[in-house]
Amino acid sequence: MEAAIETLKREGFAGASARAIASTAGVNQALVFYHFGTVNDLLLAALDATSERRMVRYQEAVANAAGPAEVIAVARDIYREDLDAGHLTVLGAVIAGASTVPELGPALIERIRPWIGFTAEHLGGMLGGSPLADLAPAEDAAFAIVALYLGMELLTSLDGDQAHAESLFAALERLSLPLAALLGTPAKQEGHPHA
Amino acid sequence: MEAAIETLKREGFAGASARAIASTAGVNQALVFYHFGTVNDLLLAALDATSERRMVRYQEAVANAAGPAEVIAVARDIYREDLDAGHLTVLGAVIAGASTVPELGPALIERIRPWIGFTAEHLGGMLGGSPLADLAPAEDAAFAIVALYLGMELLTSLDGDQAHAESLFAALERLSLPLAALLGTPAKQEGHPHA
DNA sequence: GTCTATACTTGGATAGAC
DNA sequence: GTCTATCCAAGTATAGAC
Repeated sequence: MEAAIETLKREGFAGASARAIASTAGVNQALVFYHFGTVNDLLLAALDATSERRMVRYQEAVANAAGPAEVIAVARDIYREDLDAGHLTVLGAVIAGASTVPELGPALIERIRPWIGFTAEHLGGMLGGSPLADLAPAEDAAFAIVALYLGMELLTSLDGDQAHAESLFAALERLSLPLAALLGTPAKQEGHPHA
Repeated sequence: MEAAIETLKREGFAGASARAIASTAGVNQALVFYHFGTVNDLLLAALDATSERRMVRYQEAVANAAGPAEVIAVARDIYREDLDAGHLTVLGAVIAGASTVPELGPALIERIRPWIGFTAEHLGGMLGGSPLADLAPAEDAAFAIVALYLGMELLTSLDGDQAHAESLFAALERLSLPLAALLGTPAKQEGHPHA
């Protein structure tokens, strides 16, 4: 599984053949099928492994962040970490691969769902009773954020250029202060307590 | 090229082989190589064709929209149109494919750049002298929007489920009113005219 | 320009020895 | 569990007839 991650990062989905992965691992190609049945299953197992590691990391990082400014800083740091660790690369590669191997689709949405859930949960906590909560449900915002992360990773992987992403995070940091003000003040709540 | 678009929409990148495309077109497989040299070049040509059509459509649609609310409505309508026309599908498929065929990467960024430029241009017009313009440059926002579109398309294509995207657009429409207020009122400009 | 035929390559997958 | 050997399918690409 480590070799699969390594190969996905280095060669992308197309390069992640049973032969290539086995060669990275220094073992024989047939072992892939002995242990995992198919290459796709190995790829999904590898994705699960890195996802789990990253989820733990995300949770501890977000737990220590209070308010939009810190959360955005955490998001940026973690995005960088993800790129280094190759987690986003692996995810992007497999999602990209899913467009070429449709069987992967359903397996992948199951693996992305927790990330949307995780994001929605923390957004929900932040938006709390703020006026934004009614306008923009946490689930929608979470979907958008996950889609944004994914789109950024794919665009960034096309050129090697990370300037766009960094510049975007810088802009978000600048936005975090007025945003904090907006969230901090529950603002003219007209007090209509709907369920 | 029509057959290539059709095949990409129906079968994804993996299914878009010279054989499959030729079969869709009702011609012989060898013609792909006679006319386009390689399959990738055909795919890029097809992408160019649909991109050009869509760009014309985007421009005329956005030209008639004034203010955030209308622009968001236009964005939603056009997103739906794109899904129908398959333009986003084709783009998503080829981008996904690029992760498996690295030679496509540079060719693709050249083809995406105009879309970021187009988006930035119109955002620039809208943000104008608003207080947001300093905090969030149009280029960053444009990059984010394009990434978001792409990510949405890829996530949506994993399941067949468009509910997320529709729900997100609905939320954005609700947000467009306060946003319009924010943009309309140049707001407490402390009047520090920096270059 | 379009076809048939075919060479070549790569990768998934299995059988069977060890 | 790991290896060698091998089969088979699918795809790119080219040669050459028409």
